[in-house]
Amino acid sequence: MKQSIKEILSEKPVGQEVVICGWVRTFRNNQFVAVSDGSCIQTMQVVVNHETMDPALLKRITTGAAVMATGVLEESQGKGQAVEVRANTIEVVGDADPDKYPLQPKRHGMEFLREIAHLRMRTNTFGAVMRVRHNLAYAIHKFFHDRGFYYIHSPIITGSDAEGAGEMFRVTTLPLDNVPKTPEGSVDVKKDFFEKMTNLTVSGQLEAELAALALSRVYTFGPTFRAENSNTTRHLAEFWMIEPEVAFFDLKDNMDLAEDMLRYVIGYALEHCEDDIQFLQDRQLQEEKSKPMAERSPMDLTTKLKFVIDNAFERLTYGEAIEILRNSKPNKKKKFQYLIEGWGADLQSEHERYLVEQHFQKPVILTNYPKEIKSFYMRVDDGDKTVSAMDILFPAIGEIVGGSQREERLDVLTKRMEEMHIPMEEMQWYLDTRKFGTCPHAGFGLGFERLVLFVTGMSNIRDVIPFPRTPGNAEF
RNA sequence: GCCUCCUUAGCUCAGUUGGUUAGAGCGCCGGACUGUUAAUCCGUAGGUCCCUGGUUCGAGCCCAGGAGGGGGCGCCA
Repeated sequence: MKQSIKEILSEKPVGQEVVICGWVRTFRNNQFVAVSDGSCIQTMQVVVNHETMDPALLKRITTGAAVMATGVLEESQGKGQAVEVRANTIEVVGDADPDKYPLQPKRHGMEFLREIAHLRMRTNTFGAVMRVRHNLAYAIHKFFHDRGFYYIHSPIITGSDAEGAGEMFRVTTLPLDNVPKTPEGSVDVKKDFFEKMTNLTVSGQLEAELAALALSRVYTFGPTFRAENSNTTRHLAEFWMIEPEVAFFDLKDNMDLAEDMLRYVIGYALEHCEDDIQFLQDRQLQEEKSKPMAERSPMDLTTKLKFVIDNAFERLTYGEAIEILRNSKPNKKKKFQYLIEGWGADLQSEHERYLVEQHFQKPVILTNYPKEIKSFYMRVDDGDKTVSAMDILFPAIGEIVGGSQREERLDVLTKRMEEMHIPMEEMQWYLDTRKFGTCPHAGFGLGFERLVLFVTGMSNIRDVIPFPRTPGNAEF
């Protein structure tokens, strides 16, 4: 296998011939070709002899062109790099017309790059984001694998429309211009591919619960789809979610697991993506120069990530949070758009941000929410007012994890489903787990892109996934 | 779904109270230089001022509608 630039830079086989394959970033002084192959943030400087090389060939070495260069690795005479390749041969494998190639050796706006998402991974920023994203995904698998969890592949197409997590995308092969109807006039789903109504999954949780009640410790990690018309920097219509589910876990076990996992994967990224994170930190600093002081990040990226690893998350109940908010300055001075009057109020982003960014200044885990504002599958606490739910709130991002201990008691669960109008006939398979060998269990969902957003310091979730899907946009 | 802001050269952005031929930096192209680091220096080219309509002697600028994009809120991960 040919060596990547990352491999060559780590081994530094000075004096040996190497082959560099990649794309031209800059061509300076008719001598120095900075080549990137995306294996790392660094480029390899390929030095060509402009006096002996064919001028027509040199003309074709332009930003974006694919090149293959062979030559001896030498210690660099210049200051910007330790080693460089003195080219014996350089071949332009694929030209990039400089008049038309949209990426220039200069700073571009994120909005512009989003329009050319098919090329934006060739930039330093998106290369770094993609490498960090990969390392976070790998760290998540490693974290669970090392702790005896099994990776469950929950279905993407689901026959259930009661996952309870939001609007769903319909999956059908029926002709839209001539939909078969029943005698009553509704869509005849019996004629559809699966002979029933199907959707893209909004969550693998229910299937993960089935698996947990067989394999004890499981997790899913796959794409999920929400047809919500959400227009924010934190929402995607297609995103990846990690959903661990563990038998015989209670709420505290669940919180411990989530906190350990977040610490582990952030630590993994810090250890394995040092250069990329450093680059992203500088990028963020640059970006924030144009913002007023109050809107800038209080810590630089590395400091922020280390802070999360070194400090325990603040854990408190919903009721305690309400008390803090009720007595807070913005509440008393009526600065909140939604004032907190007392128990039962749904927390808005402004309240979550106050708790995380002002009051505690660290990640916060909120637990035991009123059952009225939470899902049917969450375990009802003693007193019948709250459920064993937990949300982990991160600065700037808000809710990064949502989880709960699940309701394992059949009678309580069916009562809740009735109250919340969940169609029970379709959910018999789910209720079977409560009929046969039910046990306490718990789990949570982690929005992968929100994690990547946090670790990379990017400001829009559309810039941490290669090809974002949002309302009105499914390009590429 | 609601609120708000933006759209001027390939990119990033100026553009005065509505007034002559619409500007800058970078990029591109041409040249010089040849151990550069987003190289530097000199020069050239490059515009449907998002679209449609209106007001006006006159619109990049004002008004209305539309399109595309950003941000905030809601929903949530």
